[in-house]
Amino acid sequence: MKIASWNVNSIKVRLPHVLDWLQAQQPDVLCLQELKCETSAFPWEAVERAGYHACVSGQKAYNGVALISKYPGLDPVVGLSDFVDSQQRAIAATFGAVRVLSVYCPNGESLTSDKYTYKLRWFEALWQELQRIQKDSQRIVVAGDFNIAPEDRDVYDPQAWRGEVLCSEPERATFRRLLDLGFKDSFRLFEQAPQRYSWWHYRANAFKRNMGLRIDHLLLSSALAPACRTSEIDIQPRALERPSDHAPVWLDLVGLENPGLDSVPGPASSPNS
DNA sequence: ATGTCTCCTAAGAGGAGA
Repeated sequence: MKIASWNVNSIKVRLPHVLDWLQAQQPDVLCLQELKCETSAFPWEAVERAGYHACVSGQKAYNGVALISKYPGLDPVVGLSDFVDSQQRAIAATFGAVRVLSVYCPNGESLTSDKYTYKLRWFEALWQELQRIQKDSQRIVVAGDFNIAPEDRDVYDPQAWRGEVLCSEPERATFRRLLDLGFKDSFRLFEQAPQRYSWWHYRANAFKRNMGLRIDHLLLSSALAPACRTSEIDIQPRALERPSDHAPVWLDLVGLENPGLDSVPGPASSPNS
């Protein structure tokens, strides 16, 4: 089961890239962020023609998230429980045995901004939500633009970014608190080449110079982590004409190809688990 | 280095957000 996430920075502008990527990569579920369009303006027909279903929570001009998938998402939920928010930043649905969340976490702007306070409040609500849904499902994927680079190795110039928004210690502590619920950063389950990033500024040829940050993540609940065989960043679409500033990230889970399957293989050392 | 991109409003640039 292949699950991916991509901040597309306008689905209207990036639709050709998304359709090409779906065709080439064939993910079972693609989580989208920053649609920047109302739900009614989502390209439903094009996505359907590509063979995909969609759960969409759009908004005019800013934000907006979606789950597009080869089979319909069940029990869709928009937003975070007990957190009143006019900004459309979260949507969840169930695919086979897996609950998938597509999240567009707030950017924060700067440490002295009201948006930074909102960012930390939003993450507190996400933590509460994940703690809550862990009671209903042991198999959870949290996919999206977290707007947090978890460690210095996720930043091209850690000295320059020290303490800045996306890298500040309160934000990193917030990210670690999500992991403390039992979630794994799937990218770090595997040995990775150095300097792998998911976002590069549009300015100053940042992509060509690989001046990037790894801020897009695929978190796996502890029950799902043993099923993960691959977690990658596909930087190819970032090199296209009119790219999003983010690259798609994706992972592969084994033993979950059949959406109805309810067993997950354990580690190789415990064949009977 | 105020660099680039996308959206909005509103009638032509300018601001918000990232």
